[in-house]
Amino acid sequence: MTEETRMRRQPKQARSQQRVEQLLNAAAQTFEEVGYVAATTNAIAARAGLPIGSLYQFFPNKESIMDALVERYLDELQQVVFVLGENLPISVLVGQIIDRLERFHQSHTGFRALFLDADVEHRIEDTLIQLGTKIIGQYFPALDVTLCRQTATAWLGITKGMTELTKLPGNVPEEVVQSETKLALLAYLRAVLVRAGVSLSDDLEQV
Amino acid sequence: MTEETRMRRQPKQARSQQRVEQLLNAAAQTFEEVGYVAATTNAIAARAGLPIGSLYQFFPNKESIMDALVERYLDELQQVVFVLGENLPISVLVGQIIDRLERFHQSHTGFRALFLDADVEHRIEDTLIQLGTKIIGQYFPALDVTLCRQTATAWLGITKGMTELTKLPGNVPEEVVQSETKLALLAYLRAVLVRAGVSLSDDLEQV
Amino acid sequence: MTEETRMRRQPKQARSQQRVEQLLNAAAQTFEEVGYVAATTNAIAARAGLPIGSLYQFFPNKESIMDALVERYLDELQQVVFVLGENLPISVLVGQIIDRLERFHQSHTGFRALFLDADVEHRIEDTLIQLGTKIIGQYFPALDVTLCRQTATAWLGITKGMTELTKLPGNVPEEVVQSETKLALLAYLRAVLVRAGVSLSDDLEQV
Amino acid sequence: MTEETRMRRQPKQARSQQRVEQLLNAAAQTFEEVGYVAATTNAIAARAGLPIGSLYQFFPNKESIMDALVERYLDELQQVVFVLGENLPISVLVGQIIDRLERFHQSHTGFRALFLDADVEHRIEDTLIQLGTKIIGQYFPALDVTLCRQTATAWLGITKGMTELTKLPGNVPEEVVQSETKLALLAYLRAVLVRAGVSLSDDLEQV
DNA sequence: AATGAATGAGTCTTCATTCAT
DNA sequence: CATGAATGAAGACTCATTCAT
Repeated sequence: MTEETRMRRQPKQARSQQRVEQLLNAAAQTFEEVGYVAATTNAIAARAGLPIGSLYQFFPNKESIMDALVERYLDELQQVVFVLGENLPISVLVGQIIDRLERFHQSHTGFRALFLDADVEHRIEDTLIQLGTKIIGQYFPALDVTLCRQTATAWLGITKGMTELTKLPGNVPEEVVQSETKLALLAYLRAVLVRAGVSLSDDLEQV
Repeated sequence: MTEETRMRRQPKQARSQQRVEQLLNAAAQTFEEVGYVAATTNAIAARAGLPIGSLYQFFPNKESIMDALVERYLDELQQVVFVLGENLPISVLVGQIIDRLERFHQSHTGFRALFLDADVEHRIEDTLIQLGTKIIGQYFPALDVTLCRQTATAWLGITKGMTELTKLPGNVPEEVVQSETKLALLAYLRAVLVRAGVSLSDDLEQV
Repeated sequence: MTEETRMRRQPKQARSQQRVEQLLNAAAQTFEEVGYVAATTNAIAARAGLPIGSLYQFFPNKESIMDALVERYLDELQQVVFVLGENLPISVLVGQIIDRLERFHQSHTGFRALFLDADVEHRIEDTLIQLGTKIIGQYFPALDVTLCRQTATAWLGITKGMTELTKLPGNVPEEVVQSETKLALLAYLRAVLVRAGVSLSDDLEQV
Repeated sequence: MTEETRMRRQPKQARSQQRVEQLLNAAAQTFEEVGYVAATTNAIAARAGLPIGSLYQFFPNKESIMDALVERYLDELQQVVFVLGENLPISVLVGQIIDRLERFHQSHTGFRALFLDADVEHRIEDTLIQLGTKIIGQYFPALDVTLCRQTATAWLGITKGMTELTKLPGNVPEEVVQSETKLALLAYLRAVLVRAGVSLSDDLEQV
């Protein structure tokens, strides 16, 4: 399965790489529009302007397309979202991450779909929980790891839930979702600290 | 004759209703187990112990089954979740609603699946947003309607996001999800009030 | 697999039974013409004049079609080939069986294909080996069971090998194959008996 | 110039021959493992360590690979199996041929697959029938050619049928198959001679 | 109204063969 | 000649929906 689910050929030539790119983009758009389950490999290939055979030249099956997409997203997330400023107040840091995440959504069609579709892919979630755990642990060493992790998990839940609001018909504007996500995350963190009897940093005091 | 007709039809209608009930239950279980997309109408009919033809007697297509299910859930939600105690502190009220929602999940197989699958149905969400808007408006008349609605929408997002955590592999225990949901909702509300310059009620002060 | 490989529905209604019959006949012809592996379910359905969906209404997969066919052949073999006359000289008995087998081939299109395609189906072979073992054991109680079974197995090999000659381009006439098969079977049996030091019956003496 | 051309081409031809050899070996192994139908040209090329394009440089299509393989087998059969000792008793000769055939199977992967798969190739069979016809004709000049040929054909049938027994699940040991094949061939020959009223050689008398 | 057999477009995937480089 | 990426017809199988009975 590990072998089978990976890509079939590492595209070395320029044209191949471009084709894989086309396919992944087409897949991203398709997943975004109809979700992973309803997306058909034929539709993806067609959208990429490639014959179905070409798709299977690079990907052994439907699942591997999603895996490759996730892989790519995860790589870029590392570079874009995870590079944290030093000595920032936690409120600023959280704000930064949410902003970057939002920009990531906008520049990476299909990421949202995979991020939100929990049935299908947990690697993104795992990665984000790890990031959150690390941050909370660093800022509040008084909290034990389990609690950090729990809080980070809740953060993920909140973030996903808020992000999903975008899909609502009378949809909430992007910026509002963004600002409210930040607020919710910080407010929740504050409450966790209060409950744990940990003293608040100045910026959290004001939330 | 009118009497007779009614008499004769009555049992039929009764049977019809029972069949619809069986179908909806079967659908709920099936959706819960495999999700809406993977659920087949044949499987639903079989589970209901009815011929597939009967299913299409009552429902024009697969989607309409889900619609009817949502309808039913919505009705029952009204009776179970929306009957609010009077003069309760907001923190207690929110706690009550989350508890009831959780019990509703447990007693209504398939509700969670529909509640979480946003692609598929927004009526549940709309209803819950309305409920939240009403509550927030009542407790904090100083907030204008738009803000109430926005806050309620965020509440929905948070609640869904937290509920979804249940699906994670190293899954968080039910009770933790529940208590953290309450905490997150109240903490967020508190922050919204602070930002709006509205004075906090005593119970929110302590969150 | 036991469940999955069997037929999907036991056809009770006349039309259904007829359809299954059509399908099995079409399958038999197709197997005969191109062999089991190269036979496609679409071709079978088309030949039966039925949509592919109907085929899968009765058979869960390609393999199950062959199984059903084998089942049917085995049933009829029992009735046609296995009803042995009593107190016949062994040479007459063997002759009878080969004659009947040949008639069976002619009246049951597709049987030959399944009988010969060893990769695919061993139940027919097993059954015939059992028959042979029983016969040899009855006629020559001096031979131990293992040897009876070995001899019967060789009989099967000889019979199949001879039957396969039919497929040769400059093909040997049916009757010649038949008579030579009988001769080969009896000659081999005779040799086995001689080797085992068992005295020959009169008819074998003359082979 | 002629010299130069030859010099320059020579290595190429050598390489070509080597490649064809690799391909045929790979094909033989593949046919042995999965059979002709399931063997894919890509798999054969891969196993030969050659690009698929090269395969089609030498062979116009899949079938032609098998043809070439048969050709090669036939050549080697001539050298290995067909070199008959002189003045050997027929029983010894037949024994020798069967032994050699068996060794040929073992040393030539893939031969058995092609030999047994009658749908696919009749040239091997033709050749063996010719050999048998010749032998029988030499040893028993009293038999007319048609009968010799018929007998040889039956020999082929018997041999193939016995060889196929190897595939049976509760499979008969190689040596037993071999010895029983010899016995069956001689016993059948004996019976044919008896039927034709030809006097038996001493060794056949004892079969 | 009730049934459930019938339909066939659509799904994922494979593989012989070609052809641009 | 050599390469191996590209092609797309074809295969097994599914399932929402219809319709004859």
